[in-house]
Amino acid sequence: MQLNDAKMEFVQTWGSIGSAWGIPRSMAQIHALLLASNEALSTEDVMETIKLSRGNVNINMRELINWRLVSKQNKIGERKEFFTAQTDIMSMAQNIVEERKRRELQPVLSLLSKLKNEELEGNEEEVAHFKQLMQELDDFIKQLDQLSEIWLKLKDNFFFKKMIKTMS
Amino acid sequence: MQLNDAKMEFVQTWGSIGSAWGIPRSMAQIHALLLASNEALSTEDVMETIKLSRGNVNINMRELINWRLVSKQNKIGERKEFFTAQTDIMSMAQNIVEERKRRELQPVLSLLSKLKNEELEGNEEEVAHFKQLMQELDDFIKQLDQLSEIWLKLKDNFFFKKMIKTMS
DNA sequence: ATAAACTTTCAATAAATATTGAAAGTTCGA
DNA sequence: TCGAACTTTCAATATTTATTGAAAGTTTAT
Repeated sequence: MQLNDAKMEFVQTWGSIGSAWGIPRSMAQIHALLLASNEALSTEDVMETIKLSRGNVNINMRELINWRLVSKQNKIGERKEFFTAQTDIMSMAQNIVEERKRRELQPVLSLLSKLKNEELEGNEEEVAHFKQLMQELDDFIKQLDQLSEIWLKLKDNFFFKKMIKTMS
Repeated sequence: MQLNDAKMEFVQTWGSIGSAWGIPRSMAQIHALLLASNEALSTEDVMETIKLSRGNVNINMRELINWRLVSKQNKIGERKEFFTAQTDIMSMAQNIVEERKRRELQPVLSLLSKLKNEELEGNEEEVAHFKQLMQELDDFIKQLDQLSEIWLKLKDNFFFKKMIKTMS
């Protein structure tokens, strides 16, 4: 099999996965292409390889930079900008987690804290049930946070890793 | 504040969150409404409360049942079907994780195992880089799996929980 | 100051996805 | 067996979201 075919297949798959998780398909595809590439690529390289328009590549590249998944590079003697993906997969995943926490956990948190402090009028049992739901969601989110810290430790602390293994 | 207003706000927020994570808005809304409700609701209850068509509610309800987030209930003396959401948030989250693992991890895994065994033709360095990426992704997915097991333990093993806390 | 090389923007358009609702299907009691 | 009560289906439609590409903007070298 040709390396390039393999790359393209990877790009496509990564694209659908991203799409299923609410990440724009082109953004995921561009990311995949950069991940799979040995060296930095220019906007035009990307345009040609995955057949996307200039604007599309530009906008999604910027978004990838926002997510800290990609960074700009300059090649000496070249005016164009080149881009590379963060190579370490674990840090990459960490960045994705952080970004989504920031974007989507925040609205839930503010809703929860707002509703937890509200005096709710209505049938007593129903109110109790609703309040309990809010409490459980709050606990849940705290646990998620805890889990993401454990993950960090798992990532770079060998001792911790072994300890976990022992307990499994 | 009226309980019902609080419920509706929760329904809306849950809907957008779902949407951001690739879960159809109506599906997430229906789920939220059931979560927030003291008792089982009928298709028509849902239709009226969140203003959705019969077909929409029917299809998304079925999907929620597939995901094991909702179950059918029969009330004696009533012909209609009623629905309730799984009440325990942790188990709910577990089900969502399982479902998504099943749906979206599978394609990556098969791609990886396919590409790992391929003999790739192309520039030696580039091939090496690509192969390394595949390996790293594979490791990463294994670690994700490990993490989801840790979570299970975290969920119902008090001793484990304390241990983790000590180590933090 | 000019022009070439490159990047960014955004209104228009396309594509993907969700939703509707009427009609067909099912179930159940009499 | 019939019909009322309810559920399911799916082609048509609406909505949302992604993408395009031409034009405007920026940077740099001379």
